[in-house]
Amino acid sequence: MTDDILKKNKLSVTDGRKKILDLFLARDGALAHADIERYTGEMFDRVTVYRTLQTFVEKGIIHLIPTTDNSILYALCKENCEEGHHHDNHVHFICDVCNKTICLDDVTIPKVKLPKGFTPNHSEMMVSGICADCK
Amino acid sequence: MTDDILKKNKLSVTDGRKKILDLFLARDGALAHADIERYTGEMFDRVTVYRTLQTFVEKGIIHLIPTTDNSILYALCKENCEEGHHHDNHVHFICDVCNKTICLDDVTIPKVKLPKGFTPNHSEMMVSGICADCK
DNA sequence: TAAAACTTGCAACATTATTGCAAATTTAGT
DNA sequence: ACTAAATTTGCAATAATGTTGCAAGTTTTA
Ligand SMILES: [Mn+2]
Ligand SMILES: [Mn+2]
Ligand SMILES: [Zn+2]
Ligand SMILES: [Zn+2]
Repeated sequence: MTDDILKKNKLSVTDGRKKILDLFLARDGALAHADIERYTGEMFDRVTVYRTLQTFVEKGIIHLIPTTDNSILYALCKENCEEGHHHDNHVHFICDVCNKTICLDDVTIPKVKLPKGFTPNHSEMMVSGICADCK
Repeated sequence: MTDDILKKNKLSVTDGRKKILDLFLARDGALAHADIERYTGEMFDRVTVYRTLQTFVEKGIIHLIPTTDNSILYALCKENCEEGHHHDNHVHFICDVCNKTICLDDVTIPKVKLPKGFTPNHSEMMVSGICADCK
């Protein structure tokens, strides 16, 4: 499974990449760099984790999720993102109770009417509140 | 002007707070911590800038703007935000050309229909593209 | 199987942010 | 205006987070 994804993206199949990709496949929510370090323990160097995440983002395997608290989160791309070009335009939900961040893949970010002169290119939207598990 | 704002918020009127508040009043766009350090030069300690920004956010004088690149931006609250409770629910625009971030105070963040079980509390929305000045 | 290509870990460094505490400043009370 | 109390500031130390070059190790290609 993980091997296929890596091969499909023309990446060498290494222990680090397999393990980190596994983590994403096993989770429904998003992961922070710190989460990955926690789960992989002493298995890999910090730098390897940084570089692996960066590679995955570039390849369109995972996408970045902006947060209100200046931390970076990553989640699997379920849409067909490609090298250097992401298509994720769904809303992200942050639960105030369990603190999980979830991709709402079926909730598309609505278009807004901008003031005269502004041309939109890309949008991000985050909604916080109480998730289905915590309600 | 700045003195009034500070007094209204029950804050001591100090050089640092006046200077930093001035910066925000003179700008239409948002400011990063680094911008403030640049403009104030050697005038104040880094720590003072951090604490001042934090205080302003708590008092509802400025609000945080989330970004896609893991940097923190701040902008003046134009709506009537209060201590510990912000009301800013406008869209933020990031220009891909001049790199300025602007509060679109008149563009309200639209409501989205969430999946069953999700209760919304707060929303954030960022749109990037080309701003009116750069078009 | 060997060479080429790529990935990893290490060490060093850079940047950004937080905390405790004493000195300085501002505010409040007389 | 003067003083005491309250608040804010700067400094130093520490922590957290992220980046880079390079040699050694691993994976891929042929
Ligand atoms: Mn997502
Ligand atoms: Mn704003
Ligand atoms: Zn939850
Ligand atoms: Zn612009």
